[in-house]
Amino acid sequence: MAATDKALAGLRQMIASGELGPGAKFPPEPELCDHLGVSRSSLREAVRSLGALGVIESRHGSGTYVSALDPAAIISRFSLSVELIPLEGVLELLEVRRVLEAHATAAAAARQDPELAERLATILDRLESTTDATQIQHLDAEFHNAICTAGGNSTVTALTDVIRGRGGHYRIFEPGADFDAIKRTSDRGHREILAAITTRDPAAAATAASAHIAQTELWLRALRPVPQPELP
Amino acid sequence: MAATDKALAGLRQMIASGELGPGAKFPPEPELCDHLGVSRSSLREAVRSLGALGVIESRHGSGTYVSALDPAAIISRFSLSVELIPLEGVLELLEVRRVLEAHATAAAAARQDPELAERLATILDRLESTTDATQIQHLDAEFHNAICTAGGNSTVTALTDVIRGRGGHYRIFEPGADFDAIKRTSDRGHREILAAITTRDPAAAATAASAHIAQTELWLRALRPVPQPELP
DNA sequence: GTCTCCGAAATGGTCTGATGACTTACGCTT
DNA sequence: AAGCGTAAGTCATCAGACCATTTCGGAGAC
Repeated sequence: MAATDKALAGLRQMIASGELGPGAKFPPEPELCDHLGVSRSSLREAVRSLGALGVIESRHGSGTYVSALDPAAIISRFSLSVELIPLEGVLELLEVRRVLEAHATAAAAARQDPELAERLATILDRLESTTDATQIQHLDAEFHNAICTAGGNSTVTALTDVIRGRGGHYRIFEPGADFDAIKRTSDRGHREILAAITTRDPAAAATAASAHIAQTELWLRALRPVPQPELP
Repeated sequence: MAATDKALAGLRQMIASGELGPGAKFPPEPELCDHLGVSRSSLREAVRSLGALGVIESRHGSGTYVSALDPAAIISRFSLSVELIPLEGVLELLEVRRVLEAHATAAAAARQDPELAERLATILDRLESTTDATQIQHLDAEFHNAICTAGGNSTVTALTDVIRGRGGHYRIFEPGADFDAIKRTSDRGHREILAAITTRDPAAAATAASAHIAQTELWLRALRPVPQPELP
């Protein structure tokens, strides 16, 4: 087995076996090199690999530690790779977001939390009164994130955040011919979601969220039209 | 900015800017070092980071390449980290799997594919006739994977595969007191899913899949009971 | 006695140079 | 024209040195 792979397997084994739990500190690098039988370069490359995946963290001058191994934190590391995925792939990811966010929105609606509806209304007020693309993107993220957080599953929130962050790069809301129509449709969608949450109607909430994101998918598809199949 | 971070940002920028598309080859390491202004060690650590995330691939003796940037391939890289997540986190992940797989199962049921039902039936016949834990796990994965694949979204398939792989480590199906009851319940759940697909009933398929995975969640919770809150 | 500050030790971060291993492609032989 | 061997290109690994940051204990001031 290659040196770096050997180091990688060894480090993972130390965690998987329970020898080192979340937050635990690894031995110093020279000691690990000796233990794993690889050079420091190879060990460090293995450490970087697991670091990129959110499994371990190196702190300069302090040591190397096992991360909290929290699913949400690990998923948020995805953004480094997801942000590089081409449009075709983003459309598949948006289907994931649509399904998950419909679920989370329904869960949020099922909760008895009057404060949530208030906060969401405040966000929408600000969102509807701006035409700045960056501001729109930021407030839209805040709105959906607040709902997912209320849904109660931080993993779902992390996943939808990552996917939304990727979609945001396409900047649907650039001033252009369709800007007004798109903005109006988007605002209406948000209000429908809020209404379902306010009336505590999970089914309506799921439908509204699903439709809202499906609309986003349509806009993104329009940015790069797929070749139409030839009809016989 | 730290050297490795500088290299990481530079490499990502080369892809994000479109300078290098999927499958493209990077310049040789010495050239990249010069271009990015870092030493070879730092560059290689950055390359390893992006390699762990499935964004680039180094081939010994050949060169370093941008990966296909396929969402499914990138997500499957996460098994390296997901497999280390503790049980509490796995339960949150299983909720994601439940929602996504219910969706995919409904989509599979909506398709007109008689061959699918046949293949699934064959898998279940084999699954029901074995009591070997490894065999059960393998056939169960094959069954669910076939359904998700038929669902048509490879990203959903990749995600559910990763999560299922993690849950499989807990080996619910070890021979024990409850083995027979658990096995019977599981087999029945699979048959209900297959029936919904055979009769092309998406709603029933989603319900059956959701219930089947919810059952798995209950079994996993039983493995490590959560502390009950004290009642006043 | 307590607090502050400084410095030494511990530890990860970076660079350099050399060598090994694998892949690829070219040119030679048959 | 096909097969083969060699050489060039490229990544993989190792070793050693030095830098940057954190941490902690001890010396000194109050």
